[in-house]
Amino acid sequence: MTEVLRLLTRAQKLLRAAADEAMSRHGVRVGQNLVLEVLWETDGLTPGELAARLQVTTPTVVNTATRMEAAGLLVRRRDPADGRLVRLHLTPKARAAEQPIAEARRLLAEHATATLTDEERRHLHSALQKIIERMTESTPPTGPGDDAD
Amino acid sequence: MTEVLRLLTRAQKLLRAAADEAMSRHGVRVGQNLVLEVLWETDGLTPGELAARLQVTTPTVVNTATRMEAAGLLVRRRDPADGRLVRLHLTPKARAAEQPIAEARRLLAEHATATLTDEERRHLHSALQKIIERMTESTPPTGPGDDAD
DNA sequence: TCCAAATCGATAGCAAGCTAACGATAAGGC
DNA sequence: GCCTTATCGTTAGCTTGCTATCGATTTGGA
Repeated sequence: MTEVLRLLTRAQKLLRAAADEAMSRHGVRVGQNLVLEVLWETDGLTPGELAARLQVTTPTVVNTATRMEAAGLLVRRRDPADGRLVRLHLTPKARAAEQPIAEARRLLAEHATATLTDEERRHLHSALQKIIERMTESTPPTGPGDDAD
Repeated sequence: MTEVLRLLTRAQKLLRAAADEAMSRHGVRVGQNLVLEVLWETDGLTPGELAARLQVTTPTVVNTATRMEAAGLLVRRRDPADGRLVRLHLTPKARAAEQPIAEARRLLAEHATATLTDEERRHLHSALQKIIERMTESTPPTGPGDDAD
């Protein structure tokens, strides 16, 4: 029963490592790739907006943005209308990386699921969605022995 | 096509967060739980052996072991026969946590997959195994545009 | 109008993963 | 029998997550 959790962890770890290696070949780390994906579509978002879309906390985005700024992938601009806001804008360098990185991601996904039939892919997709729905919509059980030491 | 990867990442993240919360209630963090699982079965392993079983690097185990030592969950003992080796031994405190933590893990797995039928669970299991096999036994594609900046 | 409350990004510090480099100990070859 | 080499664990430093807290700015109420 708990075996499925282990497999899920292992698969995700292998995929993340492969993605990081592939992205690194284009000068982008795996976490930064997620930020890029959103900003390619909608440039000039704030860290908070980005965090909400990525389902990650704001500090995570702030730190990633700092590294990406150092790498020349984006710039921070203060919002002229609201001084609390910071807007993240991609540089030409980041835009140039869009096609190759998107392609790398597509190739990885294809490779990882190459031994699955279309039906197996659909089954996997729906099973994962059910788990996600379950975990987001109901609180996991507490269990009887709550001894926090 | 790349959607499956996103779902897999999201599901794993939700499960890991839920596991961390559940384990923390018993004074153990999610990473430490993995070390415990192995040592409950086979006490006195070296960091290297443990890393191999967990499919993690040795420094990861060393750092986790240091935190667990500080938390009073294990002790380091130099191997008398080979001075290079360090053996990790669980404390009574760690042994006392075995039942409740194993139960918490079982409950979490049950909860997460509660909305799946047995057949869906089998499908999920085999699909994940196929992906893992694929990722471990063949090198992912490089892609045409290898511009490392 | 001015001050309290809310909002937002940044910082500090932790967990858990990684690679690279270092130091100590064992083992083997000459 | 010594000295090179291999094998360990550890440390340093990175990425990517998290929570908690701080500082600055805006907003709203009195």
